[in-house]
Amino acid sequence: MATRRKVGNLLALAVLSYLSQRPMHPYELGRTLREHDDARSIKFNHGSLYMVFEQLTRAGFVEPRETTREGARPERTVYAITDAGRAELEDWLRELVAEPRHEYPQFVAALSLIAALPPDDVIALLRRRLAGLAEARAEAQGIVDRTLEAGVHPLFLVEEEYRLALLDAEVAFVEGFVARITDPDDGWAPQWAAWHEKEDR
Amino acid sequence: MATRRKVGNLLALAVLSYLSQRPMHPYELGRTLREHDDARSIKFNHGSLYMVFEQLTRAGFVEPRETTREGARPERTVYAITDAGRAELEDWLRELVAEPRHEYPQFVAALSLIAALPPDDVIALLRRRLAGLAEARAEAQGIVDRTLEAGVHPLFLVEEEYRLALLDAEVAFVEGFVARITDPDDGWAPQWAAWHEKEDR
DNA sequence: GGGGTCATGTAATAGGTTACATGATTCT
DNA sequence: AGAATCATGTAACCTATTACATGACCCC
Repeated sequence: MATRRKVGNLLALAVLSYLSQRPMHPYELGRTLREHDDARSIKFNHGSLYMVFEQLTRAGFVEPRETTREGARPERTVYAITDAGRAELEDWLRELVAEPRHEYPQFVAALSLIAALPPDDVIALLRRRLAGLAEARAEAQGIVDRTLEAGVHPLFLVEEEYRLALLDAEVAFVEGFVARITDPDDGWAPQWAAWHEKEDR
Repeated sequence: MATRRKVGNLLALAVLSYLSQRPMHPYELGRTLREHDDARSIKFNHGSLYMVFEQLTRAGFVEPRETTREGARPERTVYAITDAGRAELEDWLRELVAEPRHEYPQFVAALSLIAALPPDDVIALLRRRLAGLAEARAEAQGIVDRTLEAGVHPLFLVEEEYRLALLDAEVAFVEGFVARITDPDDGWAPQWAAWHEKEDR
């Protein structure tokens, strides 16, 4: 899985992508990344950045160009992408678009073990979740709106639109789940609660 | 983030959950986990399992009970959950259910950089993705159907139902995305392609 | 002019994955 | 009887995250 690609961290993908436009030094790249809100899509962490540059260098996908120094600031090493790096970027991106990967969201893990909690508690927790989802949705929507107003083409917002689509699907699912627990005719709550009383003894 | 909980790996959550039913030794727990298809919901990896037991022991959430040996097989150490472990299990599960977490799916990363590929290619790649999503959906549906037929209560399949809901949402999103690119009136393809010709020079 | 925060990077530590090891059982 | 697979665990290696360091600039 991580063995196929010489560098597996998705942050490296962003680095290759930015370097394909112009050479940069790591700190600058990190700043640009955050300014573009890309840190919402790709986990970014200052320390990891330097690691990724090192790995990419070892793999031959980028190479250090010049090392400058302004005044007494630490040295900045500027890196440029190589031909191999461009090839890797393209190949990797294509794969990520074309092939869905099995992933492990935290909520899936929680759901797989949720029977361990009593049903009444679960209902309350799910309602809290719905509130949190509404917040996340509003935040994403706000980013979309503001960015569009600034005149950016919607193509550069598809990832945020995708997130919105998933959030909406999750809201619908959670609402349906609550309904199946609480249905007055054949809801799951009674049987579920019964299991618990047995276990807790 | 991983600093709040003394043990952050979700595999530890599954371990606590299983041990709350009866003491087990790591290998047995791993086997049980895989038999229950829980490895679809929580990343499982033989090597990590022993690490997690060690971490849980250090944190005081589990404790070694007995070390037995059958014939000349390696020793097996049986672990039991502690009271602190039960508390952690419950608190953690509640948190995971109630609070949505910002995550970083690979496809989001790809979408955020997708403008780097030419639009015609993207359309073809997205169609390939749709095929892959259909496969994943069929697999999940198959698991649901077979498990229900075996008489298991649907509560123990919610995580798979959730996955199905997300897969459906993703399919709808990707179809919509393809449509927005290819729309004969005001599709994005022409402008997108134009950027590319400029860049590739 | 002292206290934050920016700019830039290195080092220490912890976490996770892969590879290795080895006797037992089962299959052919 | 040799090959494959199961059972069980340890060790080596990479990756990633946190903490540390240090001069410059800006604010009040």
